[in-house]
Amino acid sequence: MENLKELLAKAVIGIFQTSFNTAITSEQLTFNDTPKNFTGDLTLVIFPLLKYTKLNPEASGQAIGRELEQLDFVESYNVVKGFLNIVVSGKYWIDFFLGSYQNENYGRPQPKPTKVLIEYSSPNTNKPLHLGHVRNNVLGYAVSGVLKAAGFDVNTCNLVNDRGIHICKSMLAWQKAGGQDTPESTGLKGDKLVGHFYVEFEKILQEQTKPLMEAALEKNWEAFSNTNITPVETAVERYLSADEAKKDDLLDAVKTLVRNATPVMQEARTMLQQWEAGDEAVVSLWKKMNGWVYDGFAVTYDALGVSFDKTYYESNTYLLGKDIVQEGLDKGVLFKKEDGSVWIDLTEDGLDQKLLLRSDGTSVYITQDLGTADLRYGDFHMDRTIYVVGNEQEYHFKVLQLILKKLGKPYADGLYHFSYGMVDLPSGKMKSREGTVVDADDLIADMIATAKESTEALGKTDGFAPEEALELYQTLGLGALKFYLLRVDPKKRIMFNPEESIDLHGYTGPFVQYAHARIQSIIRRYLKENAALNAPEIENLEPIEKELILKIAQYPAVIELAAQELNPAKLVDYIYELAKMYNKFYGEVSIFNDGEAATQKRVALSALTGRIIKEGFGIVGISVPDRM
RNA sequence: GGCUCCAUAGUUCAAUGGAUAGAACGGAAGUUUCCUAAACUUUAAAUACAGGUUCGAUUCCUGUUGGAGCCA
Repeated sequence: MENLKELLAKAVIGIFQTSFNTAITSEQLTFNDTPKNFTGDLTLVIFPLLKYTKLNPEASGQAIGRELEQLDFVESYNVVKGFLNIVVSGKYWIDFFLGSYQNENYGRPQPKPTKVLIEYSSPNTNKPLHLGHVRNNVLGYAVSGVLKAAGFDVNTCNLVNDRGIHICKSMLAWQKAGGQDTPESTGLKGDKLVGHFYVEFEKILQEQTKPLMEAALEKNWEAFSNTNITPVETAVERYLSADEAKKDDLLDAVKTLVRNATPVMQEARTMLQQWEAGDEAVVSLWKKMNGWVYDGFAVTYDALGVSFDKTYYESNTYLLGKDIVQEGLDKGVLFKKEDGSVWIDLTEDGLDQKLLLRSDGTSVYITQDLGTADLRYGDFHMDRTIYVVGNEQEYHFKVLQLILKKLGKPYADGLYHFSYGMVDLPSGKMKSREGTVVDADDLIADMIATAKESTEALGKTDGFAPEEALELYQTLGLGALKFYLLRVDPKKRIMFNPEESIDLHGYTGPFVQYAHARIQSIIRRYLKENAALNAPEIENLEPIEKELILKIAQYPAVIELAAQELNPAKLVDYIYELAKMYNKFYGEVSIFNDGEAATQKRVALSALTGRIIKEGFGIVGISVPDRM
């Protein structure tokens, strides 16, 4: 069935043709949902059309309304200022409902030919996942779900940062601690164990930095006998001679150099070189420790319910991109400086010059990303690539896309940085050094524990089998967490208040889950006395029933909108509103005590609402229970 | 220093340039012989400041103030 707005738009275009002798397009028509305190189902905004009607707003609205009223699905109209409120006939809504109820694909648009690749998650293997990753994963999953629901051909991938100096730090600290600890021997989850040694490395580094720092500030260069002291010396001189205002920054610069001069950092760098040279012992330790991390990540991913069609590893991709740099040099897009380093000049685009290859021929981060982009295009031939990455990397992606464009890559225009905001805590930003990071596993466990506590306090699971109860607590805990993260516009930074996130009342996942459980309860009761849910015969609609149908009717447009704006919050918010409307309906009418016809109608309304809640939440990765 | 983003009830979030700025939590007052009260109903409470564009601005433009991020 054609949707109502299209139907009305067609009619209004016809009216302008015949009454005003003007050709207008549907883009010029603005239809809004009529606000509560006015009479109507849909509102046409008249103001933009005044130049064609050559009448005042009131008269224009009346003129269009009079014609619309002739249509069989329009019951009446009223004009308030420049707004034409249209009341659609009850019969239209009854037919609409029956059609949707019997259409198993209600809300699922036609497949679209566009191929989309979404990269998300992309963790480092030296640290366990934290709240920031949780937002990334939940958003990545939800965005891919929304695009799939809108009919796109979607694949997902993960790019694991499994190499580099940071991994060597964990490996080194593990060796220094005796090289015996394993997840089994310590009872720690693999990623936690490796993360622990990363922290241990930092401790050693700090211990070694402190005396060296003092030596540097006293210009005692003997302590730096085994390194090149010139940079440190320069930095110290600049620090000592600077004005007060700049001292802090310059001291940080000194500290960075001193940290790099410590023996333990030198060891880590040596280890990285050995890894790059394929040293057997180093590579095998690297494989072992990364294996632990992957086992640990798998547990967290599983709890979050996310998965990927393909996983890429930086250890396989970090050397890529150099060919592309050569290609760029040949095409004259890139240039070489005297020291042999390769650059791109982006000053025309309002940016500066960016380094792509160092003078020693090694890559920088963006070089790898160029290579990876090429690799993926070969694998997927996608029209669009969506990178789900935090907004602190906006500059990076701007540069990446510009370079690919200048290189004439066919996929450059399809790159999109899905840039989401940081997660703040009431205490401020999460900082690993200050220990204010919220661990993903702890967070999930807390949510489930709180769900359990509240549920048991209400006695809701009294008759449940233990495993059924456990499943419910997980459904509720994760539902609350995901809803909390998804209800906000992804572009905005989010304030994660632990107490609020765990709330099960109001604008939350469990609120919606509760509505779904009530619906299932209704259906269970109905099926005790009836063989199946049949299409009802509907004579008339109560106002609240019509309101619910109006809400249901918005579903397909919401899916399209959420996909178009890449904003799962639009869908999540809609499903909440639908559940809220259902609760109101549930409170206002009696489903089983108003006669057979009313029961059939209201059970059918409940069932369709339930289907949409389940499907809509499923799209963004939130499951709903049948009982709670 | 340069660039980018943000500012809405006490708090956390909404609002394709459209009507009397919506929710939720928290506050106040109610609803249970009947389908699940994790619910429902009523109520008080907000567009940082100053200009401009427009029939109409929370939304667009300029400046101010305050906050965040990136680049060196």
